[in-house]
Amino acid sequence: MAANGRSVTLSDVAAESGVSLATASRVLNGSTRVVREDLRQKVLDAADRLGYLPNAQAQAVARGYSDVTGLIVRDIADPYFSTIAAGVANAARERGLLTTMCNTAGEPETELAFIEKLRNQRVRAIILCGSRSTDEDHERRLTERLDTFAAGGGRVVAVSQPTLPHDTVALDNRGGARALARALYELGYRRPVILAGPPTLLTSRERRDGFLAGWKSAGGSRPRVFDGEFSRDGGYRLMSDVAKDKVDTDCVFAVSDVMAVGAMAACRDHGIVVGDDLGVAGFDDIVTLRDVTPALTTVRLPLNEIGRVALETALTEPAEGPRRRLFTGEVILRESTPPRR
Amino acid sequence: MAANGRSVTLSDVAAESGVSLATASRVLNGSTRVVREDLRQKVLDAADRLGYLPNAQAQAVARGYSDVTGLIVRDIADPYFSTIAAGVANAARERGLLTTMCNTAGEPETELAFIEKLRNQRVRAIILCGSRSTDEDHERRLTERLDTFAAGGGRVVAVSQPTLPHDTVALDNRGGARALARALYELGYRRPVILAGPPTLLTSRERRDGFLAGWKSAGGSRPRVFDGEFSRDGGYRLMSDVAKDKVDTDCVFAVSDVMAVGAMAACRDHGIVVGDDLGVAGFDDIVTLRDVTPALTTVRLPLNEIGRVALETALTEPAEGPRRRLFTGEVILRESTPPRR
DNA sequence: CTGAAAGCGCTAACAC
DNA sequence: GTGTTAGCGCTTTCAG
Repeated sequence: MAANGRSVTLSDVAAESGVSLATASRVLNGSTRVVREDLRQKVLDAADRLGYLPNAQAQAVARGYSDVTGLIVRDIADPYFSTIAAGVANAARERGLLTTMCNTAGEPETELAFIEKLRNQRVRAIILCGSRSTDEDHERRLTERLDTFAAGGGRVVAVSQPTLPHDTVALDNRGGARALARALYELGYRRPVILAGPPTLLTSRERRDGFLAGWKSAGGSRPRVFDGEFSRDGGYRLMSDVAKDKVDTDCVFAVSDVMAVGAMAACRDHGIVVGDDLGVAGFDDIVTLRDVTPALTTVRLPLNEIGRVALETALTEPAEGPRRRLFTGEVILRESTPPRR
Repeated sequence: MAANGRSVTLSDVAAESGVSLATASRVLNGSTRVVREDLRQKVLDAADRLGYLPNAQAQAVARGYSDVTGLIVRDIADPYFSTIAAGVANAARERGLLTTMCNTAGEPETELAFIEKLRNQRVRAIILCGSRSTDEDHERRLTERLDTFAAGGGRVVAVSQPTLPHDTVALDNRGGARALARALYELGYRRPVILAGPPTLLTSRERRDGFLAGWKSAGGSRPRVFDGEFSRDGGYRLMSDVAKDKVDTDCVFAVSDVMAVGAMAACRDHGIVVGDDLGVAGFDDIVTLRDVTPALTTVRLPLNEIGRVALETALTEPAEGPRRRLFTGEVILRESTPPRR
């Protein structure tokens, strides 16, 4: 059982079972070639006795491809990403792939560095999960690296906006926000305020713009928009500002559930009763946040499924041009936005 | 720029720059040997011109070790695990390591299979994150595989109970629960009920037992224990049972925040006002759950830090015997358990 | 069906 | 300093 440091190699198995390296390789690692039954057994026995375990790295070098796929996310601790990651990881496991997780912490440089690393590893595919930005320079450099990776035979799938020339699992942020706006209008709300993330973040922009468009089409007048951080604390701060400035509003749309929860906390701290005094809505329908009170109105995105589809897309044959798969959101009305009389 | 499929290799760079393979290797991949400046430049230029990127797999084969580490968790979508994972991933990145994420979905067989896969990959270390269980058979097989991995020079760190003969980042579940019990007693609660996970789950058991011990030492009479699933829905169902059975209680300790949130939802559905009618406490202090209302009393565990320390431990020189690092929890009293008059 | 041998891309002695 | 060469562990022609 490999008591010493050096681990058991294929030659060890070949020697032990008295066959050639080639034969041992054929029986142990699914080759199409058929090996006579008795030799086959011998090899299997020897492998078992010695505790042989193939060296995946060496196999990858020899074969020219690996069974690893890379997943790049901004923050795995954020439920949005961790839910998608779960979808990716489970789908990968079912297909016998390993998933390398890269946490960029939102730093563009780190993102680029990770792509490089994954390229080093010769991963089969890279799943890039996270909003595209309006930073043209970064997007260009990103595209460059991804292209090189793809040119080398790697597959790329983006989960976000279809701005990259690669397969994309796109989320209909705009449409979801538009529907939400109309639903709120129908409920009787008339003076909404939008709590958005930084304008450079495409996801936030799309949701904001979708809401504006929906609101307009419903007949409302243009809502005020507050820009801040795309996080719980960002939502808290923006809502505090709204409260302190005594902004005249009857409902708040935070562009993510996480921000919405921050906003609700700010409401509590300012004596505003969510539901009664003010409607609050979010986006994503994060599972862990379904139990906040009052229950949050939101737009549901099938995040787990999205992760799974991203991985599956990465594994299917590359198409002529980039593929686009669109996931639309479903408006979920809950107690945080009761009908307004 | 590697327009064709085959990617640029070190020999290509050597040829292009007119030096030997060895020299190219020396300048491109941090060797201690020094190369004359002009050659150095030539190689660097050629590498850049060709778009050379070292093949990490080949390097790993030649060097005998890789820059990858494996992280095994039960469910990356669970905030408990994703927070630890973030700590691991960030620490790994800072050290130039890649993290392979393995999601077991709670299946023991899958866990074993992943260890095998990570061994295949010759990862430097395996971080096993998740409660040990009382399933002796599984624990034995697990130990066996981990031992083999360690015997081959791999490092193992467990984040959980120190039941494995490897380095362990242990969490003081018992102590935290004990302190929580005493704190609740001090607040005036007298008839607690425990909502626990399956008895086979060590984490749940320790928290339950710790609470029982703390309660006893405080002078209370033995609380009733309800066993169920270690999840949000498990908490919901157990609390529903408690409500339906009209169990005589003034506070509930759910062995995790996630379960506690489920329990709070059940309370709402049964017209029980958390705080006023019933105290509720959890464990973990999950960040995303800090904004539930009423704010949840809990025991804070520095999950992100725990992940970071686990990775760092994996990277330090192996010690003579297994190391133990203990993280204690801090009782955080919030509105879900107001003082009982 | 089997085995010898030539790679895969890279590192590390070892000589010069 | 630099180059030659023998590996690392495995796959896959190519003869037989």
